[in-house]
Amino acid sequence: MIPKKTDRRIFRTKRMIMEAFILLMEEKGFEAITVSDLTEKADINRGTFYQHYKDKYDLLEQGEEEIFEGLKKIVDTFWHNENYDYEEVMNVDDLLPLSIQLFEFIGDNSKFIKVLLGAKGNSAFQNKLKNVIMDNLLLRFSQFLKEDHVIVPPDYLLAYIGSAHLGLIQHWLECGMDRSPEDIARILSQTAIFGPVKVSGIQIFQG
Amino acid sequence: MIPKKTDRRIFRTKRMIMEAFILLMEEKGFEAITVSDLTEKADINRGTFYQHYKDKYDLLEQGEEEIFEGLKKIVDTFWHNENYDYEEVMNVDDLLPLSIQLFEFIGDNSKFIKVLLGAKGNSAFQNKLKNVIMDNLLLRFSQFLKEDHVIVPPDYLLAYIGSAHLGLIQHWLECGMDRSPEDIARILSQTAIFGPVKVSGIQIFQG
DNA sequence: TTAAATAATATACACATTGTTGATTAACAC
DNA sequence: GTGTTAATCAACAATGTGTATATTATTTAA
Repeated sequence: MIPKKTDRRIFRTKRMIMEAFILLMEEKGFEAITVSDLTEKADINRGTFYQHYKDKYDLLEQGEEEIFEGLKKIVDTFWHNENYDYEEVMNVDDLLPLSIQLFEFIGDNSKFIKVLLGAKGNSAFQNKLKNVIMDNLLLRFSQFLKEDHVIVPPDYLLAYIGSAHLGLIQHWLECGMDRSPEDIARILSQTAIFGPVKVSGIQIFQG
Repeated sequence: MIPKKTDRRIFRTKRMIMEAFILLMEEKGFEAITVSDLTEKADINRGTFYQHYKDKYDLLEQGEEEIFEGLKKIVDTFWHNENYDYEEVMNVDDLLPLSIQLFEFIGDNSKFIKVLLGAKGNSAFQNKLKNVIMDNLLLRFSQFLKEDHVIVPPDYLLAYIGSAHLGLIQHWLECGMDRSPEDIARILSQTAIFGPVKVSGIQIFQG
């Protein structure tokens, strides 16, 4: 996907711009960042920025693209290697390896993803990520929906789960990744299966 | 909270600015909006804008404040009028009236909230709203947590539920509020109690 | 109805940032 | 080593910002 950039100067420049971008995102958030801010902090000429990016939005998009391509690659590889014959039922634990791989990738790119998902982040990125999650859930689970057992509308359920997953990732990054990818994956599957109330240990009358 | 603004001109100006703001949020998102855009679309002099707002961020904050004050008022009033003696257990359905009232308020202010929660929205607002939800959940449910029954870390569970609620509101607004506040409240409580998997009707092996 | 108060306007200002250009210098790949 | 090209520097018009002042129009309250 990334054409061979033989020239080291380009790597160096782009890396320095990205580092400045992450620092400035933490400081003031995307909106407040100016190209002058970026080139000043990256210690490069302002004109150089425009040789690589159309504007700051282009910079953001190129960074996002790398993340989504990385996620897609993991998902595709996983399902390509899976030969399960899912019919009427499936075992949720079979998906744990995929979840773990995805959280490892997120951890590897945590600096960039964290600022985009943070309070001063970019809601377009959050939306895209949520949509990616929802698309994958829909693709893998829609076949198991038994219409006569559905209690809540599927689109609302999808929005519920997708947002919950996104929120968990946000919290994990916000906490400095204080748990292992395995723990996070387990939390998600347990909550999905047993439900928020039960996993909380709360005793509640069900009306 | 809002001091008496006797002069009709101020009301008129502020209303026109807010209408322009909502339109421009849909068009280009908060970041791309300029004060010149706002005053042009609102058909007022640019200098007039600065008599009411420090800058576009101030405009956003004043709008947000009204929303959060409205939500807080509903919550406070509800608990002030409640005399339940919650001890070891509680009935989730008792909270439905509160949820319904909150969704009605959100519906009444849907134009403004929708653009802030949308794809071109403001992630700071989304974060604030999520935190309000989480604070209220924590305040009302932490007493029912039985430590030895907790399966997932409370902070992660809170992030999970808070994000899920936010996501459901986003989806509801995105769908043009195609369901009643009662429906939305019921979806939330059902999913919390039975869990995403069970309410979906999906048949799954629990590993 | 009128007079005082004040909101809104028109206009101008210095300043910052943008995106582009052309000429020059420096680093790179082969 | 040499040709290629990335990075620098300086200058440019264009756009938006935030402020100030004088003037006009609207509103409130007497």
